[in-house]
Amino acid sequence: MGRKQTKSGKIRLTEVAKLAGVSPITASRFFRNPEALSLSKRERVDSAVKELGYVPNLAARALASHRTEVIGVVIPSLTNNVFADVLRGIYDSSEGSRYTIQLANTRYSILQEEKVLRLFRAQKPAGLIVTGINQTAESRTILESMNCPVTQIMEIGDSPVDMMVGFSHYDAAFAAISHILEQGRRRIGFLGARMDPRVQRRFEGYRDAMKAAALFDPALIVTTSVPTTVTLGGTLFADLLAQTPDIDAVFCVNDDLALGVLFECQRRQISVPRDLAIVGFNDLEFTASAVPALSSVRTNRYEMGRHAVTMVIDAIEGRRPQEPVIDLGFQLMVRESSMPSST
Amino acid sequence: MGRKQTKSGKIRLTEVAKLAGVSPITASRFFRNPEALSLSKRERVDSAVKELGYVPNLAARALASHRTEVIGVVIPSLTNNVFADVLRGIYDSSEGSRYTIQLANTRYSILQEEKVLRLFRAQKPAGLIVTGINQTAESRTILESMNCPVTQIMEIGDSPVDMMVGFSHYDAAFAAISHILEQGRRRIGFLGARMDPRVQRRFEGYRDAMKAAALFDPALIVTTSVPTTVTLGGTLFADLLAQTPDIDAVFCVNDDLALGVLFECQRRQISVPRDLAIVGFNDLEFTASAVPALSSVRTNRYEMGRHAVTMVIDAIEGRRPQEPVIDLGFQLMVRESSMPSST
DNA sequence: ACAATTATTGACAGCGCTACCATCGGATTG
DNA sequence: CAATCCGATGGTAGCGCTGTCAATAATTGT
Repeated sequence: MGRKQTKSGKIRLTEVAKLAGVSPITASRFFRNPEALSLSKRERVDSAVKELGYVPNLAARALASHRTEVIGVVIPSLTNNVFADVLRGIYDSSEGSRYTIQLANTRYSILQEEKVLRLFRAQKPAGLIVTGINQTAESRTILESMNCPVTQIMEIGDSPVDMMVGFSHYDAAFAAISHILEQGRRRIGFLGARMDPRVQRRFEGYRDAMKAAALFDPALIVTTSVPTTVTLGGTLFADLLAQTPDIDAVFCVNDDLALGVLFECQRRQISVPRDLAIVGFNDLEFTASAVPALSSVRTNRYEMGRHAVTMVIDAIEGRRPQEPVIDLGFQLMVRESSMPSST
Repeated sequence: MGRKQTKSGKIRLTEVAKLAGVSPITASRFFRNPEALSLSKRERVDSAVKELGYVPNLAARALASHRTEVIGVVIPSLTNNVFADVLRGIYDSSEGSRYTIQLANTRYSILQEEKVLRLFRAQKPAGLIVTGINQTAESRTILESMNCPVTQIMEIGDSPVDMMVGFSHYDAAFAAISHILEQGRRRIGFLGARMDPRVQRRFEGYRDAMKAAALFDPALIVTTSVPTTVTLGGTLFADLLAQTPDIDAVFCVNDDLALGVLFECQRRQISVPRDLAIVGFNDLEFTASAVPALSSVRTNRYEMGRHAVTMVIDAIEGRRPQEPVIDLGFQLMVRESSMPSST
């Protein structure tokens, strides 16, 4: 004999079907494809569901249909503010849809990324959102074999696995440096921490902009693989000053570093922007109220999250986008820290 | 006839069992309770699993066992840095375990909380982690009916649904105010934004500390229900100054507000700490490198996340903790912004 | 009016796993 | 040496749902 009888109180699809006077399969269709039902049956099933308080058993559904309603999201960090905004967009967009978000954190490790992708593959997600375009060959193979829509976020590039939404970190950094150059600054330092692929691209934008102006000088560059903190911004800036005392501007790969630089300037009585211009990246909220307000590059992170989910869901449901790659661009937010000094 | 034959490549538990020369049920036990197998069979199943690259079908497992291996996590915000740290702890601890984290965001709405709890109930999670102790009666009923371990995080209180890990926001704020009073400050302002229950408790700590010193004055208080930003800190501080110009200290319910106050002071040439002491809350990383460094109350958020997961998993697996309520405490981080002025 | 097409509906089997119980051999006991 | 117990293993019958295809009803075209 099998197991204990089903608890009498449990409501299954069969009960709903019975109450509605239809077959179980028709009741099932009510959830998956309501348009296929005649209006009368649809109403009967609907009220039966409500009357019984029926809740579908997702495990049974997944087992029978070989599908899940899970969208996997792979991000490199939970601490980085940047991803908080993206995630907010992702969760906001997924709410109200039938899909559930499953989050995985790689901590900036591509091996960890392979591992979580393998895990996701085993669970047959309905769709996937992954960060960046620098997957290992192995990861790419997994992604391509997944047989579900995939959106790469945060940046854009030439060979999407499937879809992409992001912006060009290279262009953004190039634009930031061009702006600083326009202010007449010539010795523009570069401060970078945790040089992940996107930060690397910002560096390339910096490098090329400086080279184009014939102002590139390795002595202007200080980077580290250590994760970003505000304090680190101060430290790196101190290193830069020791190495190259005649700098007149600093481009920081993110706003936390920029804030650290600002604090270090306050500590050393370096006047910003008179003695030093500062430009950050991401346009976190605090940049606007710092003293002086910090220039930064605004990136549309919340929208990125929203777009990513929308694209994936649309693709799952057969509405493939015309254009698989969306460039959300960036805006240079010029504030006091990189404007002509009023003094 | 039923459906298409199983894809020949698909590896099920049956295949593993066959290769290992055992019954499927024994192979199943290999995963759920390996100690129950004899050493020889255990090894045979183990190598069969590896040889075939078998991956369990979680949906089938959930359907057959009426259990999932999901731990639901309910938090009020994804943007708030505080939760980023907690989440990091949660994800770090869950990694390597068999459990999967399912995140839900309530955006500080108790109705949204009810909704996500109802959703979770339908999925029969193995355990649950929820933020705070101010659930609605309905939410509490759901939690109690869930029949799985529940840990409330972020604060502690008298009547846990099940388990708790957090600290007393009241005590923390009381201690912060006591410290400021010890510095000889008498007119201590209170700045609060998004007055969620925990922030409310911090207010009560402030209020009682001030009353105990016979220094409580409603004119010292400025609060708003708007979400916290650094900019808002400056705005609220401006309001406070307008309302009560003779303040000599400000307690901010979080570090973002405190940073905003600091910037506003820089803007108005108010010397910190000489003219004004500032104390924040949470001890975010930047407080230590601000100029002057900001005093704050350190809370052990990462550990909170780790503990919460550990407690839930232990309880799921029958190892109930002796003490269901863990107080992680707090540390007052006294820095320049609230020390005697050196000037 | 009748065949051909299209919308609705239902029957059946089975997705891959585990709960429940039965079994079986060997160790322990008196 | 029989009675008892225990640990290891297997057989059976589903868990609750949906894919496939067939059957029926409604609609259309000529």
